[in-house]
Amino acid sequence: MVEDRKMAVLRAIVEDYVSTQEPVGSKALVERHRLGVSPATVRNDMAALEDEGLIQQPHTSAGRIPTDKGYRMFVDRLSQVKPLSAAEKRAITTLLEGAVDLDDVVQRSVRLLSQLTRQVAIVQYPVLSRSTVRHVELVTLTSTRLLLVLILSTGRVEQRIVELPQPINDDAVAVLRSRLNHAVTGERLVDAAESLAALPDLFEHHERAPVSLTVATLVSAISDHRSDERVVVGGTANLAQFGDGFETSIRPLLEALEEHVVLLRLLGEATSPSTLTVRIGSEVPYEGLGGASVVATGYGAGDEAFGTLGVVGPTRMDYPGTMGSVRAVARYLSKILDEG
Amino acid sequence: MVEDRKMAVLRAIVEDYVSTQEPVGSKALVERHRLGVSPATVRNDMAALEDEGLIQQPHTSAGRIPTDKGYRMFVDRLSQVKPLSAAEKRAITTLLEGAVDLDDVVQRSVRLLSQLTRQVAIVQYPVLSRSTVRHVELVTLTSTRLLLVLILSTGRVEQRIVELPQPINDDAVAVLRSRLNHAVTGERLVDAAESLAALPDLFEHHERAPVSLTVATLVSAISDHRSDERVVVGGTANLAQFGDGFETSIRPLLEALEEHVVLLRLLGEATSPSTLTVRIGSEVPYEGLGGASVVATGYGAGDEAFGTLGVVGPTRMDYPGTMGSVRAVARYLSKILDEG
DNA sequence: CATTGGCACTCGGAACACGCGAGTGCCAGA
DNA sequence: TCTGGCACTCGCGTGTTCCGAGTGCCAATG
Repeated sequence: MVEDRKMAVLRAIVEDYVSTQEPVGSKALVERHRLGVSPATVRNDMAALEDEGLIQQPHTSAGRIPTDKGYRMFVDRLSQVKPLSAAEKRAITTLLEGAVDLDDVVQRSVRLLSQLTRQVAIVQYPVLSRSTVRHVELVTLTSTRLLLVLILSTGRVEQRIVELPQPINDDAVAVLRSRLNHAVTGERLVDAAESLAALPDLFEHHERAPVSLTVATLVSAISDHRSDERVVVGGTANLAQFGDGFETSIRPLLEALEEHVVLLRLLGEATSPSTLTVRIGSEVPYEGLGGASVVATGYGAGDEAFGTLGVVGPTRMDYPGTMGSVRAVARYLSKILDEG
Repeated sequence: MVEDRKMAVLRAIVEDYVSTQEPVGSKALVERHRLGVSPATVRNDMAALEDEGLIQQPHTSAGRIPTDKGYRMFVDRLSQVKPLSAAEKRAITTLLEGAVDLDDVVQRSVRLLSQLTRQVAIVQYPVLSRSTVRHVELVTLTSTRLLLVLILSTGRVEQRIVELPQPINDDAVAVLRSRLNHAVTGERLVDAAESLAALPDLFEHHERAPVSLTVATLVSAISDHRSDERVVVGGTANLAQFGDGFETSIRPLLEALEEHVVLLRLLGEATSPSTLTVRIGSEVPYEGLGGASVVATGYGAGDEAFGTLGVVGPTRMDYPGTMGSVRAVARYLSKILDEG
């Protein structure tokens, strides 16, 4: 089939261009790949591919390079996710298992992902809407100041100072502490706020002021936490791949990488762990990132996402390999978090 | 005095070169600065300055640029720290006062510093050896598992799980909690470990196992915390200033910026808040950062440093302005932390 | 009708030459 | 000690040439 050969040519062009970073011509193509046809034939196919908008020439009398649409075709139909080597898998497990706490896990994941892909890696902190409250602690600092500490099942800790309008004694604090814990311990964050709503009613009228205040603070800590969408970036030195001018492509990228809001948008809305999102060039939902692609996926237990992670790299990236690495890191990270 | 004029010429060269980023010649110099002498005279002075190794020509028939030694002279003797404008001061206070917790304070400081200096900013998290223990909390999770929460005066919280060899009842936990707090509340971290050493002796022999275990965990949490030298980096987009090739200067910089150990070395050992360290070009204690300078200072209460912060930029930076910004941010940060 | 070899054509980029001008060093004179 | 003058030096931008990779088209072929 002639259609089949055309696709083989496209695949060859993508692979060659990705590895050499130079426009690829018909002659070089038949030499490096065993296509079994002559350069002239390949030229005809290339002309057809160009008509379809899958490849283009940077200028006349140069070889062809894939367009975004060409990469899209390649990713969708011409390639498959490349599994990692045994050595890489071993590296992942040993590295991730050495982590001591949540921060460390995230940190190591970023480093790992950037090293595996040789690209800029982005990992979102686990979003904790699914996690549960492990404990609430109240500490009397002074008679009108309480320290509220919220401890979550994922191991994160949130703390707030509560300034009271009037002094409170230790017994009252003890009662409040116990009722707070009774209300929310074991609850999922999403439900905890509800459970707290009725709590002030359990108290005498004159005691309600400090109670309401504390409850309000706790609720705000919980909701802050739910929307705490921190991300960590690593491997920025790999931006070197964007060989062209600094101002034109690297500066906006560095700027974007410091804007966590932008990064979250890049990673996409809580992707399910089972799907791998690839956005190529102009498909990336952020102007100023022309020439960049994003490969992202979710991680988490089962079908529910804790968060997302991925990499940003030039459109001319090794998609099969990158996709393999992203998927692998997401899986191992899910496993670690599930156990932890 | 002819020496005075030579120094004036050096100052003028540094200032011009910093603002234009181009080698500065004798003619341009007398035009832009009112030196009151002719270009020829300036040329003689320049020749002398070059003999002394303070300036150099990139190539014959080009203007002069300062050497590292020249910048050093400029910083030490020809310039003074530039105070911030009222608007900048206002920006600092409003921005920093909006912070909600420690993470946020550090985050905002980095952003602030990079915006003020238009350079890469680095802020070390407060090192807590100076800080004191505000409270220790013990929470019974199960009869053989305790959650230990350590709350510090700087607002950081450390937590550990303690697995006990045998069950413990709530009364015993209460006693332990109270004794732990009695021993360490208000203590500085450096001293807390000592104070804990004698604690198991207060208990009956058969109770000592859980006590020792808890104490050991607490001590490890404290010492972990003391060595927790996290740093945060911001404003990497300002690397654009290093105009020359990516591979030659920006890549090693980006790599260094991800190596927190290197950064800590760059910032220098816990500088006192009252001194401002400037390392210029080859003085920077890290190879591969040729062409970079570091301006750093400590922050903290009184003379005792909580940590350090600073910026990294090209040797051709505006030293007076940068020094002013670094010093100002350090002061405001100290104030915020002192109050909090 | 798909494939192939041949051939003229295009054009980007490396190599080279050239001239301008900024900047210097030196020297003699004030 | 400072200044004006003057010859000299290069770096850099511009213009020109030339080479070769790569193309498109066409006629020939199985």
